[in-house]
Amino acid sequence: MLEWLKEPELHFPDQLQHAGFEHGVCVGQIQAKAGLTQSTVSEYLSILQRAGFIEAKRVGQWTYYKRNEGAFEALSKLIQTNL
Amino acid sequence: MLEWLKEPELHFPDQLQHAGFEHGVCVGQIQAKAGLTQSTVSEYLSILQRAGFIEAKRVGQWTYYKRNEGAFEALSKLIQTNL
DNA sequence: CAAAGATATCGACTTTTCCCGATATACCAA
DNA sequence: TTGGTATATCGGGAAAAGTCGATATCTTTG
Repeated sequence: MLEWLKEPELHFPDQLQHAGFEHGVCVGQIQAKAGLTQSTVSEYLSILQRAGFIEAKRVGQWTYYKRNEGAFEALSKLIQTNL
Repeated sequence: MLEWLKEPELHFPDQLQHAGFEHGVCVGQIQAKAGLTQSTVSEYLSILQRAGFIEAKRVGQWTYYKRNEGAFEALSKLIQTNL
């Protein structure tokens, strides 16, 4: 999922018609691609959010998730220096 | 454990008398510090080895483990570029 | 070769994680 | 306000990971 969110326009072409990708990708799109249930995907995304790897933005009835690149950079550096 | 192995002389002073740290730290030392059973520590170390994060060197009846810094560097870069 | 010490492997049990269906909540449209 | 759609939360069963004791393997020493 994290890799998908790196290039949303590439992996979620269906969303183009409805909305852009400024806010990220909505749960339903990710769920369809993942082949897991709605509840599983929703929970997974919320875990990633609490961990700081993605950010959520509610727009109407949809929740859009997008990557927080800073977190990946930080993790990469943490491994370099602390681990 | 991975952090301990970064500075063996600091975290395993007991080993100084017996042998140096050229080959790393032996299982018994790590086990004592970890507070887990011998079998658990042995299995854990072998998992880390298979994953490439540490290297094993058998010297007599002892097995010394030391970090493979390249693996950490590689992981760090993998997160930067691929993830 | 036998005994002793260090490490590795095996089988079982416990804890945690994964994933689901059911249900609740939030929002929109009529 | 009512029904429909999107997402979130909850409770439970299945799968995976963690940990242990018992035992096997390897090595040194007598």
